[in-house]
Amino acid sequence: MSEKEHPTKTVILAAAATVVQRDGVGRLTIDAVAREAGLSKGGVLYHFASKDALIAGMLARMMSHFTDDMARSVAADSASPGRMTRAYIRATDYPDQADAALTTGLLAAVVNDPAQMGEMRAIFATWQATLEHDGLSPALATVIRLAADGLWLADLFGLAPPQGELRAEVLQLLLAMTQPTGEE
Amino acid sequence: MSEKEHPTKTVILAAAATVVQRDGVGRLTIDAVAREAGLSKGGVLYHFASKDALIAGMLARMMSHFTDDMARSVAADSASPGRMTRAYIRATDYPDQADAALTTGLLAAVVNDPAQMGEMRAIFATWQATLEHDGLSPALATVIRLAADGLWLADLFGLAPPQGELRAEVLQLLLAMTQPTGEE
DNA sequence: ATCTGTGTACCGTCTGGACGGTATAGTCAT
DNA sequence: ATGACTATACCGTCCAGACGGTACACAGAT
Repeated sequence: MSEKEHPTKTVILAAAATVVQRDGVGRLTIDAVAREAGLSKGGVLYHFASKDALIAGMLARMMSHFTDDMARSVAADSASPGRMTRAYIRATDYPDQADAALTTGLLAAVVNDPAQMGEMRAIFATWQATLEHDGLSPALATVIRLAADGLWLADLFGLAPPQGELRAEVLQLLLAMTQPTGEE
Repeated sequence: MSEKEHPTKTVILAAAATVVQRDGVGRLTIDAVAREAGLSKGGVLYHFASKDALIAGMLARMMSHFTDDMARSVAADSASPGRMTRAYIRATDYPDQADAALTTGLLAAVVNDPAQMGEMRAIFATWQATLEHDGLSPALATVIRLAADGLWLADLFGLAPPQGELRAEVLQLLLAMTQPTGEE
């Protein structure tokens, strides 16, 4: 999946994420990304022919990170029912802002290139379908999925994200909910 | 709370929500809002001195709608433990796009005026604190809150939002989780 | 009744700046 | 001599906000 990308492209993508995180999506301009990456505007456009292409790159990067995380978590979890659901919980958990920057691609797409949302929606639909057939009841799996998404949202926007002790308890509870014997 | 606002202001705010919903946040311009509201640009600026003021208005409107919903739900629920949590679940549930338009204020703020996010964060922190003292364990209350937020997010962006039967089951499960005897 | 003034609610135009994108000439390492 | 850029200049478009003006309702004075 992670086919050794051109190193400069990686730098540019990281710079774009930083700009969004620090200055807001509204300030995501090619100029700003170029400054942040230490390149000229022409340099950025050399690697990404347009702003939309840049956003597509951000989205692709975000997706591959997420699926890598999923794959790693799935591999480390042998119990069959709820395996995918647990992996989903772990993959969406980005307590530190640095990693959260990766998810800024979604925001950028929503604002600058809504057309790319179609792809995103399709991917979410796939995950949803996967979790519905993970050995748990579809409703329970969906509740867990939505809670994981909610945590991710809270982190991204800083909307009262649970931290420290409470966060640990929340994650633990979510994981416990994937066990057939629902005990706390 | 709802101090009879100037009717034209209401029209403008509704128009702004429509524009965001239909064309995307990136297309939220004073011109577009003016056209949608059947006014001139100057007319819009007469009522909202700046774009930021417009967004503040959208945010205020969204907040008052939400708190009204909360209050109504709380009043109709006599059982004391989990009362707030249940009200929160019901208040965030906007299956139809029309009402979802109200929440576009948040998006607009994120993109155009991140400074206004501070207020938003404070409000979320208050809700979070309220739910933590609703008679449920803080972790459980938080999980439910996050799931409700996640559902709202899924609706807003169209990210595999559960619908029909599954949605009803999800909502029922969330409400059931607020009952002391955790049975399904 | 009429004149004069005042406040409200707009309309239409304009300006200045930001931004995406293009073009071009040149640099430097391999 | 090709790839990976830098630097500068420029074009067209979009947009926020400022501004001058218009229409109308109402008030008080005469």
